Amino acid sequence: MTTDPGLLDDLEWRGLLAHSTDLDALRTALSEGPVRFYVGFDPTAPSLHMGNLVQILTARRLQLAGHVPYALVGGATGMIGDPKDSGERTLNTLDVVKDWVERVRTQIEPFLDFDGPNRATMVNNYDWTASLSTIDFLRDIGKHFPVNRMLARDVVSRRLESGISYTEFSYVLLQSMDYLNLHRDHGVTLQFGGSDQWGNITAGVELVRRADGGKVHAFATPLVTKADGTKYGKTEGDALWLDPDMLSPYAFHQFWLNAEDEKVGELLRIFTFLSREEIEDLEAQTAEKPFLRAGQKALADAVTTLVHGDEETEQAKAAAAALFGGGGLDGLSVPTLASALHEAGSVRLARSDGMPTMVDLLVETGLCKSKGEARRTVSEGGAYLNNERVGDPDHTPGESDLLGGSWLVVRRGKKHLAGVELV
RNA sequence: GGCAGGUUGCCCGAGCGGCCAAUGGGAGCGGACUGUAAAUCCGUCGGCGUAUGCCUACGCAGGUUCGAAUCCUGCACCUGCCA
Repeated sequence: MTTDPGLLDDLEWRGLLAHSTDLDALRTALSEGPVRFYVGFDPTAPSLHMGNLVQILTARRLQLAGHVPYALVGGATGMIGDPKDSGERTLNTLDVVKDWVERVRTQIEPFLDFDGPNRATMVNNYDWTASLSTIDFLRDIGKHFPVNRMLARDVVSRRLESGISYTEFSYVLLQSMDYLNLHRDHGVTLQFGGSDQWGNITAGVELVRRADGGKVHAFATPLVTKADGTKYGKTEGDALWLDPDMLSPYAFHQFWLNAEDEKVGELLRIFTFLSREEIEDLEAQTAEKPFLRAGQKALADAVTTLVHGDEETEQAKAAAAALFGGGGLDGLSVPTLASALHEAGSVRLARSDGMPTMVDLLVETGLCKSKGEARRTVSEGGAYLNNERVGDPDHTPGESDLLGGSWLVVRRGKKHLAGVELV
């Protein structure tokens, strides 16, 4: 198996190396043959999200370059929870963690190749942690962790005021132990993760050195933020989930389509496998004719295809074209309209219940959470029926408003659309 | 175990007996401007809905009072100092 000598330069160009141990040493190791590497995912939710996608795609890049992935799901670390600035986490039950581990596992698998000479392996740190005795843990692992150094770590020191449990304080030992175990049992010599994990990652590197005298490598990918520097991955008050049941492929596609001009290049480099030439060309197009949004479109199509596949991407595109296209709703055929609305999200209402009011429509479609919010939306001028602004909260559509005899297009603001089918 | 301080809406943070659904900031949402962008400006921001109404809410449970986020008691959790 030969490895791609351009890998590290490519990662660097894509901006994926936010922190690293000795890069020259890593470069040498990568050039000498396949390197076994690992990246971990803790089950903190039923689905992975945009931030995790950076790691998944980076793992794929390494595998495509000939290296050997070990994808770790944190069945054990997920039971503990790593310290975060916002405060102590609520512990999840074993059943919940086990369920989420399985979900996370199945989300990762499609991105990696489990056949061939550099096939990927899935591991779960619960397997080597659950049976470990406390005595062994404290003697073999704990002995290598000076508490004064642990207290000095950023995440910990920031939590000293507000408080941190021994449980979360100890998290770093578990994650470090993962690296040690994978190094011992599988010859893993590289770990990477998000930059928020850098402290945990370097602790693992150090544990391997202290415990076994091994010299291993690590790097961290950058935290992806919005143009103003604030945290990303949030859309409509929720995370950008990869699970289609938690965020529809249409909404996922829309998220990327709405990327800020300033960020398009960065996002293309991190989240797509487009070549350097293709990306630089798209960046140039975005700079020259930003209103065409060539970069955003390529980005949305590429990422949605990676996560949800060609078919879902085509449907999301078609729905967006139908609903946001300049043609107007009248020009759409009923099947096109119906499938577009289905993609964007739609509900069925029974004619026998009578014609719903504008407020009812906003609530029934989920565009507004309550009738109060719906009334507010109407009074703010943000309610539209079939692309016509509606100013009366009690406005009731007539038979002639039904597109194709049964459809209504309800819109809140500029971007939030849903369909209603009267049956 | 003792002493002191803290626990407010999505987040941060005022309020310290009635004028409190609760100042302010952030996030979110809507509008204007645009390109389904950014920035900016304006508005909005518990629920029912239109009644100078009701319900829910200021850690939890009680109490005092005509009336409590505000006072008292107990409990839980957090922080600091002492043991």
